[in-house]
Amino acid sequence: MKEIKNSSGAKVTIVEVAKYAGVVPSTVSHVLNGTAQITDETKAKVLRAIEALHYTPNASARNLRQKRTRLIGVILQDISSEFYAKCTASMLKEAVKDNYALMVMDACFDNNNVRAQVSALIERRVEGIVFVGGGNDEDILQEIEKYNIPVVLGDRNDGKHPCVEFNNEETVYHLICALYESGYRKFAYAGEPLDIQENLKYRYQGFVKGLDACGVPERDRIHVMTKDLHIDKIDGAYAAFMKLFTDEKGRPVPDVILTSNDLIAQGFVAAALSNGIKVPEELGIVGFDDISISKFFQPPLTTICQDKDELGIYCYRLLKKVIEGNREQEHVILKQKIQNRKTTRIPEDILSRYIDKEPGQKGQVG
Amino acid sequence: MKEIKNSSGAKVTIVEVAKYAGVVPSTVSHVLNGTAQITDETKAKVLRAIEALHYTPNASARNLRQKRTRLIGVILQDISSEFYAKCTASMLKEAVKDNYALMVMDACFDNNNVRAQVSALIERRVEGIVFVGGGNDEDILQEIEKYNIPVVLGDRNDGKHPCVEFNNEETVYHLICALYESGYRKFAYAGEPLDIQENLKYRYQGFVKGLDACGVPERDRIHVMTKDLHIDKIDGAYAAFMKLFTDEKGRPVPDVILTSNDLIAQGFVAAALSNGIKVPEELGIVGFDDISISKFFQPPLTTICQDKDELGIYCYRLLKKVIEGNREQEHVILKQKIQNRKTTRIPEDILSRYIDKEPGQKGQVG
DNA sequence: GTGAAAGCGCTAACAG
DNA sequence: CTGTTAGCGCTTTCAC
Repeated sequence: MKEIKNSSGAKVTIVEVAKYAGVVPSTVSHVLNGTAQITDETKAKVLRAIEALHYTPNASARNLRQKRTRLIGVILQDISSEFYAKCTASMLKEAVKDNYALMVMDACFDNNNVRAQVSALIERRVEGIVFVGGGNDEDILQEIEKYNIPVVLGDRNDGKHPCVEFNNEETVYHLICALYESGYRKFAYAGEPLDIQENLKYRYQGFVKGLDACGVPERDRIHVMTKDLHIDKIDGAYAAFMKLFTDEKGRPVPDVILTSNDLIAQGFVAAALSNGIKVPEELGIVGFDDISISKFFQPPLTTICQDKDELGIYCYRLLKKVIEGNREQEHVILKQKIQNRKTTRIPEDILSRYIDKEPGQKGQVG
Repeated sequence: MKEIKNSSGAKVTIVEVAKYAGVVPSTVSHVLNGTAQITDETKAKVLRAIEALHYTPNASARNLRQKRTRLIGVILQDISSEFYAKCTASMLKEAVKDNYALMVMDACFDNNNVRAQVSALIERRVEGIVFVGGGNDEDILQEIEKYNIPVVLGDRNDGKHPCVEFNNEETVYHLICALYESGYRKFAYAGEPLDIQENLKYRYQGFVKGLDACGVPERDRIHVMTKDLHIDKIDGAYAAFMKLFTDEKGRPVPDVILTSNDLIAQGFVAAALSNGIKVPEELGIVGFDDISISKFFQPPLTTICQDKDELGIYCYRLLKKVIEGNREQEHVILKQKIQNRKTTRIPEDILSRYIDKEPGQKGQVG
């Protein structure tokens, strides 16, 4: 850092403040930290000196001495997507209340980045790390164990760390049942490769479990997991749709497609419509996330809503709890909600049979 | 921070590493920093010790000593919106290449937050601060001057700091001309209050300048700047549309509405369509930003495209340059591009007369 | 209530 | 090429 100086060019540390105020450095420290009772008079002198000299404490020095940084690391997969962005926003808002700062890092779905980012965070002595999304990184998480740094997992669950997750499997299971009962018979699942995100596995499990429960034969199950749907989601989906889901006549093969992401769903819808396939009459499409434009999309997108703010808030609070010594394993489950809109035809009464009517309900499992 | 210890419970500093390796601390420091020539043999010993003890250097101690933090502060207005999120993503990606870390703060369009965030950044001795968006904060920027901390402004220009901005006024001016020539006669501008963001002023200036140039009379100019369009943009816009822009019969008053944001535009489009107003036949609507779903919106949204990645990259690079000593005032202008889609009717040949055909061209002004 | 002094972990001179 | 030493700015005993 450029050395911080006051207008007259002298560097200003706690020592100069003390001199200026006619006290000793530790007194300044005490008024700064409220760590001893100081006369109002002395306090005033010190405050005046701080003001006059534009003194700002040096966090590095303080951290070094106190062995605390009030820094929390956040590693997420793609900050440019609304899901992570909103989650980040709410963590930032929450952390500032406790005077914690966040160091946010974007892994871009690449665990090599994560490795480097974790090192950087440890060097800076973060007091804890939140991972939002991701997967396939047992080695990294294990490495962090060695440093005794608290970890919280968001939107995933490895069975080993405190975490905040959504009830993916259950929701998708219910959705499949509702779709089946609404008359859908041929089901497709479309998304990124499952190993990119831990939660994708649970969603897919719900998909399969639902189909099994409804007795859907293997020949009426399609699943597409491809990197094409990972990068450039909406464009990639638009481009890939016809090849993946229509027959030689350009007619849709499945009755309904479940996607792992609203953008993919929207790409599919746009591609279907522009190829003369009617949505939802000829093909149902379901998104995931319920990002803010999905309800204004034409037709409004049927999708699974996850509360991104809540995710962020709970991740932060849980980590804070762990940092502050509550080391018991904790597990927060946030409920998703099916937004039954116009890219599918599911009668409300059928849906309501499967869906818990309370939105945003939380479960706590010790 | 929790003190970092190795598995056997001893804290591990450079001193333990040195002992373990049978060298002296400064040697370890040298191999760590490449600041002296060390025998391969010694180096190997040190590296082995580091590995064995899980040593991670303490950034606070290093920062304190070196008077450098390799930390850059970023203050932006709303990280949950795609514009800022993408910009942040590209800054993060760029900074990591130079081994800088970013401390990102979300001001939520509130300068009181900015004040607190600036203090926090200064305490942590960031080497520079990027402000993306915002305005009305001369006092804050001036305060930062006192601390001698480099500042770069993104998507705005106060005439005093190095900055990266878009050619807002010019683009909007050209757009108005093209709209007029395409037959539009009654113009509306809709957005947040101008003082929330510096760039809004330039856009509005372009709006007025264009109308003046085309000889549009005052009675055919509508402008709505309201906080209603600021919070909950898309929902707020949807809710407010009929009241703001239609007459007692529910018919649109303006021929075309320019908005300050794609979400507002999409809210308007959705509201218009659901009230039986045809877009673009009866009403043209133009967005701003060209967020990723806008081209898949129905009808695809005519909007002004700003390259958010470039904004982030240039902000970071410019700040880096200033940090590294190049203190000359620099000013990067990024060109916007009009995406002529289906919520307006502008013949391509008319548009092309006004628009520089090279997209993403950069201007550098000394 | 206030002051003196030690030391957090590291780096940078400088001497050897 | 390696070792000794001082000190970055702050907090925190511990005396007074």
